[in-house]
Amino acid sequence: MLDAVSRVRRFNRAVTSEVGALDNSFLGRGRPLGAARVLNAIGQGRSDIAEIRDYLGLDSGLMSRLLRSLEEEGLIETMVHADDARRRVATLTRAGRREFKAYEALSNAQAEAFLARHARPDALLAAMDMIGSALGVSRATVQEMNPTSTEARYCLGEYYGELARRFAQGFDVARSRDPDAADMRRPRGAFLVAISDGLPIGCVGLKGTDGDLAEIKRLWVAPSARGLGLARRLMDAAEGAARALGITVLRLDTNSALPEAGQLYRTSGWREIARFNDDPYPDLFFEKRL
Amino acid sequence: MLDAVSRVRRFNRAVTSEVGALDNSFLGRGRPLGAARVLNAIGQGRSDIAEIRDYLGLDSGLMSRLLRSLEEEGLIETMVHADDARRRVATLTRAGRREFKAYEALSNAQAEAFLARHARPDALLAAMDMIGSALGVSRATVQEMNPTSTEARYCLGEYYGELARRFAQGFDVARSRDPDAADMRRPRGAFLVAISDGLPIGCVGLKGTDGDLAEIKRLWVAPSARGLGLARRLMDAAEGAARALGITVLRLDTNSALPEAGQLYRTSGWREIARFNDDPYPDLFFEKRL
DNA sequence: GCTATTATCTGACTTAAGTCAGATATATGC
DNA sequence: GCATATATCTGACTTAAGTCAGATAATAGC
Repeated sequence: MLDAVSRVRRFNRAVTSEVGALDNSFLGRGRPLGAARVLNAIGQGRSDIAEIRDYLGLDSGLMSRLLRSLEEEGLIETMVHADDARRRVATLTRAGRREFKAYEALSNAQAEAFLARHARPDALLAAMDMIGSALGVSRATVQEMNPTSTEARYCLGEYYGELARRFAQGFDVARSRDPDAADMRRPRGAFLVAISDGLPIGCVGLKGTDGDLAEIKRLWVAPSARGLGLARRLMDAAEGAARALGITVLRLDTNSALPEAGQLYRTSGWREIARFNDDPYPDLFFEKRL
Repeated sequence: MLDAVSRVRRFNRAVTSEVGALDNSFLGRGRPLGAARVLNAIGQGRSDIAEIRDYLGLDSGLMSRLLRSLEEEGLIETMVHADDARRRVATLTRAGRREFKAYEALSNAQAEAFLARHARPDALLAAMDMIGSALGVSRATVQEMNPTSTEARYCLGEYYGELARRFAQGFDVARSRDPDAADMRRPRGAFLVAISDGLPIGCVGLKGTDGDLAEIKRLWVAPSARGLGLARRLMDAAEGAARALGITVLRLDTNSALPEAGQLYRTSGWREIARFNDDPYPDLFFEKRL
């Protein structure tokens, strides 16, 4: 009753009875679940029929009929794939986009009602993030994004907030050598964000120079996603991006108040070097040759 | 993308894709979901057909057919209700109990596999408890239990552990006036445990004396369930039990290192009184006349 | 005792979901 | 060019789930 297995099963019971109600956004618009799921998959940007079929785990016959019913409703259009005439791609019509938005609104309303129903939404959300990350890191994608995008700015804001909490003397971005966004964009550099089920949960910046040297900056992983190997994945992705840009030497600075970071660098081929800048915050400096 | 609603929706996506796999313990034994759910409801101790029908939200015709199919399989027996000959009650046969256990084993195995699949099981479990409580407190039941039961001992263990962490000088049960279990059992007293989806999440003891005076002891609420009004529900239940036992005066001692407890007592009709024992841990004393 | 209500059961439906065996057209490897 | 593989579609099924209108028997209110 009190062991880990019972606790998981209790979570299941609690969640299925609520999430059942939470996740019935596919209902309520007079359309069978299957058709609604296909419509939403297309609305989320999936267009390749075979990919949707695979994603939703549908039989090809069933899929075909669901597509016909959505076409008859005037919500989607299908056409042959540009590269392979056996395949088909589907897109939403204007009416389809309207219907997809209605489903989105329904989902949002249900999520809002759920939060309103429960006390302590902050603590609840933190726990939900934690679980979302634990279940989602394996599905998380690391993608290159503009350092000025909403997602990137969200990550950076969280990163600065955390430094302010962890450094004894606080942290003020203005006093640090804040990299120019242009240096973390192609062709000079890159900015990578880890996205799990739509939520940014980590980032890393590659700040290029004029030469074949670049600096790793702003490595951050959301508290809810720590210990799951995401930092290493981000660093690997950053190295890959550096190689693609023809960079041969990587450098980074960090602080001994962030021991988990130092540990990561030491175990992934970085070696400590002498101070190479006069930024007041870092006290540890690393280099890696690619 | 980063607001509360998105976070809830992300949780949903993460959980439904995993819990879908987590919660398919009703499958895999060659029996349709409906029949498996009815069998499990009976296995969990529900016997009244109308109650099961209500619990599972089934049509009476459908329910009737599901019962017939389980009877034909030899897993259940039905008979008329002792008090009302229109109603029927169902019980598992020997084969039914075996089949129910097989479902339980499947559920346990899936929960175990789930934990094994994920890093940081401790943090994950803590978050799951938190969500389980947030979703489950409203469904939690407060029931009288033997203070030596597994559930009660679990609560008390957690309670002592917490005192040890929160008191500057630590906490040693042996030095405190540990109530005799017999004083917290009928007819002298009572011990109440709050159970949410099978997990004990709070407790309170009513320690009786020979007279019409009793003491409230061991009020504890699991960290994952705090801030949801459970302590007040436990106290109300304890008062109810005291009244039922003919008790007219309640007392309790607490410590100013537990400010949330003092706050609760002050706002629910208790008044501070002078020290009434020489226990080394408490420094605040309250009384309430019923 | 009579009427209305309730719990269960049965038969006759509908709908959604899914399976399976081809048919058709296209792509790939040699 | 030809055999093989692949993507989609169609028709003919099955199964599960659920709905609805009575039938039957028992209970409750008066």
